[in-house]
Amino acid sequence: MIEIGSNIPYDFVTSVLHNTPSTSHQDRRFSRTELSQNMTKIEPIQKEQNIKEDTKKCKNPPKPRIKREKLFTTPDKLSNFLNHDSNKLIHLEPVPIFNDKSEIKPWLQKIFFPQGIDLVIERSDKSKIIFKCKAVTRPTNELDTNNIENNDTTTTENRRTPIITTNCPFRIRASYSLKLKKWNIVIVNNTHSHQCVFNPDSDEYKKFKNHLIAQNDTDTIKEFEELEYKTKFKLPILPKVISCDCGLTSEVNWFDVVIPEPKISGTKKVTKKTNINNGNSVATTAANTCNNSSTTLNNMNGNMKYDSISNFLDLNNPNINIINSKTVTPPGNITNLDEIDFTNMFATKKSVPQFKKQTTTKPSLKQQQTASLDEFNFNKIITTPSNDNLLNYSIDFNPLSQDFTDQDLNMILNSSDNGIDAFTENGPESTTATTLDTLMEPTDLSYMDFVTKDDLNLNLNYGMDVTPKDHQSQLKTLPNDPNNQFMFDSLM
Amino acid sequence: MIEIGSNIPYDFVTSVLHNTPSTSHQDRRFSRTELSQNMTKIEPIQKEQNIKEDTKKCKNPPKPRIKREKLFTTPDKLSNFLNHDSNKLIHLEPVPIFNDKSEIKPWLQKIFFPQGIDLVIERSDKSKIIFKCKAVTRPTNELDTNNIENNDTTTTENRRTPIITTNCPFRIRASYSLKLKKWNIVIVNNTHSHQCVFNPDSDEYKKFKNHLIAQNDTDTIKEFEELEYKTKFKLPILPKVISCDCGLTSEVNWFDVVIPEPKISGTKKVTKKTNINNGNSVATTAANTCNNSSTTLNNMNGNMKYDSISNFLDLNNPNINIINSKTVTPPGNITNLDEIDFTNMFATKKSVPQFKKQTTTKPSLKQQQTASLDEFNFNKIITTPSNDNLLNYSIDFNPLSQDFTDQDLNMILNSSDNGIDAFTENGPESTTATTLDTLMEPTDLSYMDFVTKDDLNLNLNYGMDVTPKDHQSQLKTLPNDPNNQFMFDSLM
DNA sequence: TAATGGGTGCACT
DNA sequence: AAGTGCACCCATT
Ligand SMILES: [Zn+2]
Ligand SMILES: [Zn+2]
Repeated sequence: MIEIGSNIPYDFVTSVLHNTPSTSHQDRRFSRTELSQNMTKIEPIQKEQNIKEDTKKCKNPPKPRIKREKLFTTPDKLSNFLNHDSNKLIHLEPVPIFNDKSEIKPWLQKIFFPQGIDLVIERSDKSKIIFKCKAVTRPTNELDTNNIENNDTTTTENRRTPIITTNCPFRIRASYSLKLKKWNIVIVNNTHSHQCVFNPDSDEYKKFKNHLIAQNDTDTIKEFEELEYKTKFKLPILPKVISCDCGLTSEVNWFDVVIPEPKISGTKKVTKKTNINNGNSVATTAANTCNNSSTTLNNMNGNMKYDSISNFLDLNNPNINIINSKTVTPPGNITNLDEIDFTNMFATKKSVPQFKKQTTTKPSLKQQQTASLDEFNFNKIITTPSNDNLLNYSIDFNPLSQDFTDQDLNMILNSSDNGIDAFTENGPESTTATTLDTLMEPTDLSYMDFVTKDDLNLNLNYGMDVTPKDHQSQLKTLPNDPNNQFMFDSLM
Repeated sequence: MIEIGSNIPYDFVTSVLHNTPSTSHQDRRFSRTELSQNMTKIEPIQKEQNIKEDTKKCKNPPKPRIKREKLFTTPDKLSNFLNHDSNKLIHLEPVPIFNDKSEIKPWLQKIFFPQGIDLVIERSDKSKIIFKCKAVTRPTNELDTNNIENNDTTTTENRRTPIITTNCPFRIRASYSLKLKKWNIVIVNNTHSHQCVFNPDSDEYKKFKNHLIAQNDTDTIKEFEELEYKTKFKLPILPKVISCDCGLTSEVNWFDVVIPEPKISGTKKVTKKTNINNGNSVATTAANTCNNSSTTLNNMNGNMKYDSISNFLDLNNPNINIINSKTVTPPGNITNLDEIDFTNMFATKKSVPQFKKQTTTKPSLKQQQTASLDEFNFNKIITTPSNDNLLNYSIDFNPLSQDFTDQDLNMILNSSDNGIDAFTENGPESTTATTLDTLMEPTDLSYMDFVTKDDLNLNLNYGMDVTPKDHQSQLKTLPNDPNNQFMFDSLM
């Protein structure tokens, strides 16, 4: 196993953008043919988001004039749309075989507790679980001073205890695909309306620890004990490296890394060159552009302030794959994120080079079927949502022009379908269990100035793909395709 | 068993206002002394409602200027207050011994399904169940016409299916009193934001029927089969007479009948003479007055329209006890409710005469303990909430002056504590299982014009009390006490 | 304390 | 980001 020594500051987002369903981690007990399992289907992100938008239901009867759809078309309301509806579909891959629905939540908790994200189930189903951040109720003791008029009876009872309910838009959707016989896990909206602080005292975490004890998962227990210790004494939290050791992954291909600029201000001009849209839309509007999962625009008006920065993004680590890294000024030892120049760090799938991460012997089909979560070792996948408190701010995107066309993104998509090939060292018979070695500095919020951090919007997306071996020969990289890049033109 | 042949039109309210906790139906397994069981405690309704108002919590942080309490003091907001917060605490008595919490819902469903009220549990606890009306989600297919601008992609998907959620204020609270070892069942807010239509196709009703089948409750099954049949063919629904045959009720005293005027318009002046308030309030404001559970003011601006009226209020039936019936023009065969004059039909507890309903042999204590719900026969208690769609209308109560004082109602309350005696034929040794024989025309809405019915606000409250036999000697009636009446002075 | 109120996790539908 | 029925909670008094 490859240990990654580099560090990434807290607020980066390492996202696994994954459009290609992989059967490598699937429970194949019910699959009929190996052929169907290996069918790789590219589902455009744009289409998926359109569905989400169109199936959104109003809880109350629609207000006659305040139509959500209007926000999509008027540029002056784009900022609101981005704040509230800038969805990113971040597919998590690889995912272990879950023999039971109840195994998913602990698996996600292993990943998200160190990120300071306390997950609860919002809704679940036989084939679906929607996770969200645990609601935080904060009772306040505010005296109702406006009620003194002639209700002497209730002066002592005028104290109200309003409860502040955190209504965070962050969601993780785990859905079981009957077709693919696998659980797909997708981060739906990688934004939070609150700070993400690891709280060892939360009930969910206690239940999680009890689960670990019940599962005899001593490794994970030790990891979290270390996390608790460091949190308690405000020690710098070493990056947790979560990987997939289930041995069932035939291969993992990184194909999408989106690194937003940390210093893009509201006056920066962002020129989007590509757009993922599967042809339904004739005229691509700015609003439509915002629906793209891989084109989340992040506004970074704030200045990030660290009291102490000791974690760094190591671009030299081969396990961290940053698209167009040649255009990135290697930050080396980053002591102030304001100094990082992320210009032109956007990239899309087909420019993602692939690295062989890890090679294991592919188990037999029977072994795959019986492989359970117990054999799965979490220490490579870390997904750190950022955009903390994004919803608390009105980001003005008016000066940004977004000119991506559907054709552009379709081209990218089509090329990524069979255009990624390089860097895979595996022959057709040797299967690889390639994991995403994403290094992330877990939340150590005690070192950070939240007020300013809230304005920061670092978004570091590492793309990863799991491609069945049958399709390996079709893959190639087009790292320098000009249509392949997002361009950031500063207006300042 | 006395069958009641009279009929009461649909929209009347028969409420069992019951302030005196009775131990007659309690599970006495854990009671220590018989003395404590017979302790009758009068709890003022006003006090209870004040508590409810003061402990109301805001789900969101309080809006700085829009304070709920302000509505209590400004007369121009009184109508809103009445629409949303005119609570009535209607205690249901007698109540059988519930050996399990799960027995309560079917018991209530037997009562409320024929009223067209589909109950579900809003929240439950070891010692509490809050029932509410089942939310009705009505999907509508409205085309979003404001979104055609440049989103040709989604024109076909712009159809929104908003869901109209019935947010009915009606609540029933069942709470287990550890002290009394009994379940108390209270209708908290006897108003509905919707029509109450018996729906034999509802899921809750299907579950209820399955429960009846599982319980081998053939009598109730037959009753509801008849109800279904009559509903299906729009036949006039004969009144369901629900009684308590558990044999555990020592006695039932009717003590409160409130018959609102069906034709009181918004310009009618309602002069309230009494007020229930236990002395906390120094100055009784109009807002405070509205908190009285027994002083629900009903505004009847609409004209009730029946296509066919075949059910009648039979005031000659001895089982229907209407306070101050002498002031009521006996409607006889009512063919148009507009012709009923309900003026001065309000009454309070101490003017309620008592009738012996039914006499059974009091079982031994051991028998009481083992008496279960299976031995309980429901066919006498019917509680029909009305005020349908009250919340949909803004009722202007500004022209109404409400001058009831706390002293007035306290006098009523105190007198009712030991002032009801007459009409009980049972000696101290002969215990009676007296049930409320309330006759109610179940909802047959196909005969009614809903649009106009919504404006109607019939409120027919039958008061009932369960008094332990030890207290019988203290009871007497004061039917002609002038302080005992609500006065309605028409301004028209 | 017991009584009473409400928040919210989450699976059923 | 299904809505909601329901129960496990907690808060206040
Ligand atoms: Zn969150
Ligand atoms: Zn209702």
